[in-house]
Amino acid sequence: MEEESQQGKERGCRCGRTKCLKQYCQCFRNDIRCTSDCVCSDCHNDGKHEEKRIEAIRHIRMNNPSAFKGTALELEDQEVTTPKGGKKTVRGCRCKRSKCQKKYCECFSAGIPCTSNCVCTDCAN
DNA sequence: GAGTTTGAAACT
DNA sequence: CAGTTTCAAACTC
Repeated sequence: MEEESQQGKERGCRCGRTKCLKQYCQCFRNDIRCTSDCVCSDCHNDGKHEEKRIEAIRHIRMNNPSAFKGTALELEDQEVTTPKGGKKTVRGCRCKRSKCQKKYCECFSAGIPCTSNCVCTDCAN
């Protein structure tokens, strides 16, 4: 009883302003659709607006060819195998206050140490 | 449970 | 290209 003791499901996003059509949304970032566990409002990632979802992706890519951090961090995505058996692609974090010791860190969240692509300050990993 | 903090994405 | 703002989630109280 270490983890998985809060609610046992809550794995959905709470987006309500971006409609899960931005990288802010964990679901959208993972390229997955929102589920009943999500408590997002006006969610366009529920599959009912699949066309809108794809259009939003194109819009982001059109306005931002680099999408997000990409450029300096997406040099080489590090594929790591999590203890649970799931392979996750981590690009690199930019933590400076949490020292990559909190879930805020993309690397720590994935359960792996920071890589050379990370530009974190005082990295504890 | 509500509020604060942190990191990253989006916009200017 | 850099800085600022916004967004959503994590963390703290």
